[in-house]
Amino acid sequence: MVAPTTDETATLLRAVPVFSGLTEADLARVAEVAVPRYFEAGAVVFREGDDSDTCYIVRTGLARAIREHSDGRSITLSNFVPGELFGELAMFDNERRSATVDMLENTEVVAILGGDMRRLMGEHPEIAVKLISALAKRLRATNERLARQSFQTVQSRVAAVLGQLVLAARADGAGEGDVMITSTQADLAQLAGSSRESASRFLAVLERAGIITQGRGRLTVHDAHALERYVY
Amino acid sequence: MVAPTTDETATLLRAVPVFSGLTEADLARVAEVAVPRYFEAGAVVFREGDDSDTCYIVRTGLARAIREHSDGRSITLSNFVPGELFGELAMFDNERRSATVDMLENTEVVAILGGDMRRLMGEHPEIAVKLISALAKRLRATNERLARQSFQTVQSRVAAVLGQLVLAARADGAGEGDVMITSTQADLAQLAGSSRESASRFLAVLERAGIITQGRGRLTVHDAHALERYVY
DNA sequence: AACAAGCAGTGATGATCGTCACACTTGAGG
DNA sequence: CCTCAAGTGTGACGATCATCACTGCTTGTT
Repeated sequence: MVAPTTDETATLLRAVPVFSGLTEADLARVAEVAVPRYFEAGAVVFREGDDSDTCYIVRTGLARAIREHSDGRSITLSNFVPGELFGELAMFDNERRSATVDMLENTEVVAILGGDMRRLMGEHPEIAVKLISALAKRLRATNERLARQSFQTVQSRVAAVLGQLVLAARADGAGEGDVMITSTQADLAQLAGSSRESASRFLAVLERAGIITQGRGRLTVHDAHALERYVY
Repeated sequence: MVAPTTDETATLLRAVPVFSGLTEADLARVAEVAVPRYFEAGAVVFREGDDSDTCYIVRTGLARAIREHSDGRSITLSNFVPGELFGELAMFDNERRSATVDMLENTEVVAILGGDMRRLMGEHPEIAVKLISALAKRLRATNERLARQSFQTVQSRVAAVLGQLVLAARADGAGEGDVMITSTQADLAQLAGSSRESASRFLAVLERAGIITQGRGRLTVHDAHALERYVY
């Protein structure tokens, strides 16, 4: 891994929806205030309750936002793949960090200070509009999640999570056939808001039904369509 | 109830955070595209899955966003009091309505068409910034809610809901002493994501502890601080 | 090769909570 | 004033799930 040049950063930024409306020159200006940073797998970017307002864009790797409970349990709020932005909430409402973000893989990001971002938004209203779209999408997803957590059983939630992961993998270039997902059972359980054991039991059911094959730290979905039968 | 004049509408809009940065003249222009509408208690403004993109501002009364499950259960995502904006998500991501909004009381709103709102945002970037703040706040609240739904017991969630309602009432002018909340047990249960019966049982505990007094369709909180002891 | 650490499978158990059922109360409308 | 719908209180029951407590299986490290 090598620190990117400003040019490389600009190229990355072009792929980020929030900045997609900018001209080359404007993009270059954004790149100037964007600081490349690197985190090892497992590293914590910020913690719930911290008082910072930097936002981050994933370059490579995988980041994750979690909420932890005092008894040690935790749930995953969302994962962030390359091109996605996180940590922007604290920039607009002056509150502390509402979640902890850590890295699931070795991850390169670029960081943009809150002040810089706010200035950019003032100069380029189209950034604000894009940001609204991004927030609207997140809010929808979270409402969806909340409804699931309230109405559906663990089985159904695990199946739904698998379905989402398949969609994400497909959007990311995976083909129509089998889709490999690199998550442990514990990761899946956290996404589904359940315990590792419960998830494990249901995954065994799916495996016996021939819908998935499990491996250590990974899992292959053979029949994504069949998953829907378990979502109700 | 009388249809408001454009002038009255402008006065209302001034109190809405999203429009608070505008000049009198700009506010008047917004008021021109804002259509006053009236809904009876129980009326539905739009339903999950609808394909509309109008947004609404509450003038008087109380609106509520809910998600319904096929088996008849439902949860309340949020309530909207006078001055608050709802229905704006569909304006930015071209998706269908993600929730149903109905009226808990006879409610007056002003409606702004999606196209008008987008145009206004283009002309007045400060609206976009305010909107981002509003969305950020909602997203935070929803994440909070999701964490509660995952980690906490019904007791704890009901207590938390009561706490929130007390805060809202205080912010709305209620004094330091007893706070009256006009919700049925069923309403509270929905906010807490639980069944009416479970909520009822725990409210009885709170009543025996002297922390609240219940009445039909209303409830008085005597000791808001004591509620915290039940949130863990 | 031995070992530790992380991941996965699974039984037993008990707590929580939704559901059903029904009685009781209250208040608004005819 | 009577009715009826809406709101509330409570018991019984069962399903779901988290938790605990293991065992066994990989993988990579010393």
